[in-house]
Amino acid sequence: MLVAQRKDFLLARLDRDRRVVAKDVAAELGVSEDSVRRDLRELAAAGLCQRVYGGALPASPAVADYGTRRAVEVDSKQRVAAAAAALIRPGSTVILDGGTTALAVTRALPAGLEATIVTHSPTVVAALAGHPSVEVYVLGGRLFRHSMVACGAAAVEAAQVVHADVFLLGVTGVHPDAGLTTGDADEAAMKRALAQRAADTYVLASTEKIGAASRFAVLPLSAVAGVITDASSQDETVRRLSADGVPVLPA
Amino acid sequence: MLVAQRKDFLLARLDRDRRVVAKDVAAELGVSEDSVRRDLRELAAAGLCQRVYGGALPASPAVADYGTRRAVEVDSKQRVAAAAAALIRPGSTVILDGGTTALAVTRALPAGLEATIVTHSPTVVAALAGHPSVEVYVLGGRLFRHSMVACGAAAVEAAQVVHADVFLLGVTGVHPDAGLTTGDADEAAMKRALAQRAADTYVLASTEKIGAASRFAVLPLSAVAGVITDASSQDETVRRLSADGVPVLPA
DNA sequence: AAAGAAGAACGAGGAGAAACGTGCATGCTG
DNA sequence: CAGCATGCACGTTTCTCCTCGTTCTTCTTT
Repeated sequence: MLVAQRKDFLLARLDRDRRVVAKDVAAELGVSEDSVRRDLRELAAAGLCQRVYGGALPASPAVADYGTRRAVEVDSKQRVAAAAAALIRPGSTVILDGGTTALAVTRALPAGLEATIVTHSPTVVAALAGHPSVEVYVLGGRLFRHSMVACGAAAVEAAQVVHADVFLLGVTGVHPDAGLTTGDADEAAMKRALAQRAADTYVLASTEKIGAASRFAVLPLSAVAGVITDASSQDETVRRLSADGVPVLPA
Repeated sequence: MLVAQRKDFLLARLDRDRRVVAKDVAAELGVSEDSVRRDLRELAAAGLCQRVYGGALPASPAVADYGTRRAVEVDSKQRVAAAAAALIRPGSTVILDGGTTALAVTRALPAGLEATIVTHSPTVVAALAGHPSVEVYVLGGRLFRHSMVACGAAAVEAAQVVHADVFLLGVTGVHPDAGLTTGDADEAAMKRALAQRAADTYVLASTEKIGAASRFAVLPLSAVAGVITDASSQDETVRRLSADGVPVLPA
C-alpha cells in the first residue's frame, strides 16, 4: 500500500467515523502503529486532521457541532491564552477574535481588569459577562454558525469605527510559507479587517496550529507583531518562524 | 474512546441536557468516575463548563444567570414564549428582543424552522446555536451588562438596515395608562428603534409584567399589534387593555 | 432551627498500562 | 548506489484506575 493511499484511507475514515484510532487502523491495514502515527502527524501538520492522544479527529468540527467549542489541546490553549491575557494593559482597547482560544483568553483575564474589549463573537461576549469591569463592544453582522462569529460585509463595516491597541487573532494554521490561514473565506476577510483596526496583531497559536495550513490566507506573517505559542522553541516550524524574523512569544 | 472525544461528548451532553452528572456519564461510557471528573475539571479550567458538586453545568454566566432568573414565573414565560413562537411564519424575518422571555422563545421554536432572526442579544444568539435552520443576524453595539444586550447609538444605527415582519418585544411593564415600560433609558430607545423596523410588534408579557410599570417609556400600547400574555382574560388589567382596543393574544 | 452523623463526591498521589516520538537498521525502488 | 518508506527498540509522556484522607450534602436527631 502506498503512503498517499493510506493517508486517503485515513481521511476517509475520519469522514465516516469522525475519528480514527491509530491502533485499530494499524491492525486493519496490516502496518505498524508507527506508520499510522507518522501519517496522522503529517496530516495534522497539513491541517487535514486534529491529532489527539490515541488517534485523530476531523480538522473541522462536525456539522451539527456545539459552536466553537472543541476539547482538543485544552491546556495548550490555556497557556497561550494566559500569555495573551498578560499582554492586555489596563485601560487599553483590545479586539478579541472568536474561537476556543479566544474564549480561553476571557477566562485568563485578571479579575477587575479595566479594559475595552471589542469582539464579533457572541460566545466571547457571553463569557465576558463575568468580568464586570470590562467594557464590551459587540460587532454585528450575519452569524456564521460554523464558528459562531459575526462575519460578512456588515460586520467588516462595523469594524471600521474601531481603533484598538491590540488584536488577538485566532487562526487554524500558522505556517512559515503559507502564513496565517483559516478555513473560511469570509472569516479570513473579517480577521483581515480587524487586523487593520489595531496597532498590533498577535496570533493565538496553540500547538496544533503550528506548522498547519488551511485553505484561506488571512495575513502574511510579516503583518503581525508576534505569534503567541507554547510550542517548543526547538520545534522545526518555530525555528523557521524565528529565522524569518517573526517574533515568537513563548507562552 | 479517545480522550478528546470523551470531552466532546461531555460538552454535547451539556448542550443537550444543560447539565452532566459525573456518575451517570461514567457508567454510560464505561470509564471510572475519576476520569469523568478529571475531564470536567479540565473543561472547567478552560472555561468550557462550570464545575459543580456531582457534575457540571454549562459555562456561560449568562446562561447561569438565566438559570437563576427563570425560576420566576417559569411556566408563564414558557406559555408566552410558545405562543410567540407560533406567530413566526416560515420564511419570515423576526426581530427578537433580549431578556429571559425572548430566550424562552428560542427554546420554543419548532425544529427545522426556516426563518431569519435579528437580535441585539448575544445570549439569544448563543441559544440559537441549536437551531441550524435559522439564519441569525446580530446587531452590534456597546454591551449593557445589566440585560446583556447591545444598545446605544451604534446599535440603533445598525438596526436601521433591517426590515422585519415581526418584532417580539420584551418589557418590564405593561400598564393601561403608562403603556410599555422598561428600566433603562438606552434600552428603551433601542426597543423603540427596533419597533420601527418591523411591520408588527408583539409584546411578550408574562403574568408578572401585566399591570406593572417601570421608569422609562418604550412605546404606547397603541403602537403594538398585540400583547401576548397568559394572564387571565378576567384579570382587571387585561380587561382594561381589551377595553382600550389593545389586541390581547392569550398564550 | 441547630447540631451532628452518615454517605456521596472530591482532589491528590501513585502504580501500571498504553501511546508517543526518536533514532536506527532493514528492505524496497529507481 | 541513492533515496525513501518501514518497522523495531528505547526512553518518555500520557492516561486510567485505585487508594486515601478531606470536603460537601443531606438526613436525622435534639
